[in-house]
Amino acid sequence: MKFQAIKDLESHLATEFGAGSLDVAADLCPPEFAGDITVNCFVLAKQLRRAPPQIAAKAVAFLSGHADVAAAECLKAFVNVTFKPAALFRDTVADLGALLEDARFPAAQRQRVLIEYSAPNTNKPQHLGHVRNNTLGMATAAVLREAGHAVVPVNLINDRGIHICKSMLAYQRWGNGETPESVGKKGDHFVGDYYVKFDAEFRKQLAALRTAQPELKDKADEDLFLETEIGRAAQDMLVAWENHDPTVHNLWQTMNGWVLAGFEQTYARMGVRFDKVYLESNTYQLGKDIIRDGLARGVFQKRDDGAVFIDLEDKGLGTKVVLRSDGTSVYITQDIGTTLLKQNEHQPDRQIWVVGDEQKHHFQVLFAILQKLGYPWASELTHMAYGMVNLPSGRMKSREGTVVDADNLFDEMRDLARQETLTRAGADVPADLDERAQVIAMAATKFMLLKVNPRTTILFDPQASVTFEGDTGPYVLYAYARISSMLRKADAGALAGAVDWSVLGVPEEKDLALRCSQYGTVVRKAAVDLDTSCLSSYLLDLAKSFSRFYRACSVLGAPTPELRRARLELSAVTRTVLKAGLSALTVGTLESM
RNA sequence: GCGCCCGUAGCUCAGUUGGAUAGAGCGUCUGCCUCCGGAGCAGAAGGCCGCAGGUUCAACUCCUGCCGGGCGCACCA
Repeated sequence: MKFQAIKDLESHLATEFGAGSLDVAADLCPPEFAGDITVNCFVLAKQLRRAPPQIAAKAVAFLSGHADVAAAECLKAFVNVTFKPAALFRDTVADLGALLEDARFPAAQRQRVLIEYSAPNTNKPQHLGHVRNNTLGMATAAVLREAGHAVVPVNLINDRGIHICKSMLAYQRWGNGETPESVGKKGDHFVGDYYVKFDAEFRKQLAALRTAQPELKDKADEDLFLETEIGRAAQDMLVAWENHDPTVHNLWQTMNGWVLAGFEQTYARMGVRFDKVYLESNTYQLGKDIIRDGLARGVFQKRDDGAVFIDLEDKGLGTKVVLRSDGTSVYITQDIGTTLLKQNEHQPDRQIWVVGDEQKHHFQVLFAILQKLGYPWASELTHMAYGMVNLPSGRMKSREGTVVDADNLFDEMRDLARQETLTRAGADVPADLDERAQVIAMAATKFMLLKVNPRTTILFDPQASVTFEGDTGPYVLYAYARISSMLRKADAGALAGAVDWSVLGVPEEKDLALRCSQYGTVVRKAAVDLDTSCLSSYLLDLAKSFSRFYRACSVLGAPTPELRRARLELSAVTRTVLKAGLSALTVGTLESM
């Protein structure tokens, strides 16, 4: 939101210095200086090609005479502006519709954005790493939507391959016909147990093999996979699957069904939803025809052994095989195909993949290939890379059982939230206790992941991380619930009639209004940077501003009806902004907590 | 070997088109409930911003080198 006085300053300076259009940024004034906002003339100096003090002098002179300005003073090349209260509130919170609309890009800049995230394997349950992906993906999608884009969230489920066959084979051998229902276990966990069983047996056979043949000692585990009986059997099963063996396909359908039903529950809890879910079993053959076409056009080359590759030396990416010598497709071939499929089905202006940063190189290669193939949209593809989640003990490893399971984490957070709620509730236990606990738990979990920059490697300390105080989701929820509580207590007509903003003006009121007015700028920045952390920090700051205001200014007990009216309105605007911002992070709110 | 990312308070993290005296939370210490919800508020202590150069009126931010950590560089996905 831009202040009228700043808009006027823009045109004044543009005229004075003979510049074209000018963009004057007004930042919040740091607390140690007197002023509401500050204009940095160093930045303007570059736009206007004039000395900063010269610009500052002109700006101070102009602003001092402006009807909205109470005081303007210059320190170094910073012009600190204090507004008359009526103007400050008029240009910040008086027009709630404009405030919210400010988050949206102008119509001409709005795009259709396809975003793929989650992309789980159907051989084991999801852990904290997946939770970070899901959370980032859904929040990024929601932020883009809040910024005015049309968003198509999609999932690509990796439901075939050797890792799927591992759990299938283990189930075939040791399953005894049990089902998730018969043992009362969530489907993805049920299947995951067999994946672990397979691995245990493989390790056993591997050890036996190395004992029997000491010369294999230095070979990597992967290289000996087919040397073990169980590894061989899994590979045979994969071949059988690819040959549409009915028994294998039946088992595969059944077990994938169990896993996907389990994922559904986890997704539902997080609020994850997709417009379209792709299955790799349907897409893994895609891309081959594109390769053949590209081969004919000279984009790709064929080696003596029959393998097809592309030379990306000019982009510093080496060479990449895109079809094996036996003619089958590799991972990147599928990605070429699915990218084209998504492009054709949804016609997005832009595609985004939310995938861990260990695959950065893969996406550089993928995008380079698509560019060489000449697709005009190939320049509008983005890999939104994020860092991993580590534990104090190091990396999470499924094999070593050091993963933080998603469902368990959610359960623990919910139980803690319930306990906290009960402690605070005292005698009267809320009827919707479980629902509250669930919302608080998800707010805490998501905020924990969203408040840090996506590229950062997160350290998750189970002991320290499970908290609802300080910079947390529940803190923001608490501010929201307090405002809701006030609004409930106010009588029905409390928010009716015109607001006289000129009665406000203490620092806490001004700070809160100024903070609210930054909502749009922050959302647009988050959308441009594909970084939700600035929005998370903003909401924490906004909640903090409200808490200070709430402490310093009595709302319902304000000395005059006009003051009470204005403070209630300011609180209501804050509540709406909190709600909008939390919703843009896919975090739910509570009216009471 | 080459490439990318990271190194900021005891801990976890902000600070990214270079701008005022580098911030927040946790933890530690001190205050605040005759007052709208204490999941709160106010305050204190705590920093050679990995190290060394360079560019600039101005560097946590840009450039070079070094040290330390992570991740990549498959006819795996």
